[in-house]
Amino acid sequence: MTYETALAALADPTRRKVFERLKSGPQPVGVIASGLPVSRPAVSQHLKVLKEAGLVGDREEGTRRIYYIDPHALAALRAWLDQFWDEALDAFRAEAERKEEDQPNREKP
Amino acid sequence: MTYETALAALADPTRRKVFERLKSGPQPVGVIASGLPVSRPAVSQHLKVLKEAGLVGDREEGTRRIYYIDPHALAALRAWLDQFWDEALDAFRAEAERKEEDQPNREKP
DNA sequence: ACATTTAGTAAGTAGTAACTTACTGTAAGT
DNA sequence: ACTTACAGTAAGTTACTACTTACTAAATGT
Repeated sequence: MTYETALAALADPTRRKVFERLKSGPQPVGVIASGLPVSRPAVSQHLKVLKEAGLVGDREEGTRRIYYIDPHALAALRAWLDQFWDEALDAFRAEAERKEEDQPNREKP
Repeated sequence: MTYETALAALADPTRRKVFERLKSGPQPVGVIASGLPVSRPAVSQHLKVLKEAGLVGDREEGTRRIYYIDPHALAALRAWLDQFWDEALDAFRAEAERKEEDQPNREKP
């Protein structure tokens, strides 16, 4: 049930930028915010959403708060997508066969 | 560049339901709408978004319009996620090694 | 020809969400 | 003790988006 919130969290462009910044490793909020075109509180709010979605984790380090990518929700999202992919391909194959049965030789009737 | 719009399209719950209904095979708009708690025009609007995102395709069949899943955007989304996954895991490993260097024996100093 | 079915479009509304500034809190430095 | 640095929270605003009903268009059936 976690892939839904993960999808919603990653849908926003600037929140996705926040998330992608953590690919290079754990970072404090201020560093993440610098370089982004939004204010630091906005980044804090985005990080809160990402954390609730299970996409990031955080640890305190003095007055700083270090955020890092949490693979948990990312794995759930991948699992959902892979399953979807497989089922969709099955539907394609079934549909192709059905059409073949309906019109075996559609070029020269 | 297509995974962004795909993400945004799949973020909405009812739009995701519309999309998931097509897993069982191509369907006309009316059939998709029946069983969903929203009006048929709403489903049409969702299908428009899904189509612009490259997630579905459609063909005319008399007065009906048949929609089906288009694997194009789905593949792009999977590729992005997989790449992200790999890079994130690399970051985890690098971080784990860094911490090991900083504090080799943190239990018994 | 006309009615019916099917579906996209238009217009308007309500709820949400992303952002801002102002503030509060807490740990570290002097 | 006091200031400074860092970050989360509160409150308010704006913009967007998902939805509705009403209309339009086109293909099929009688």
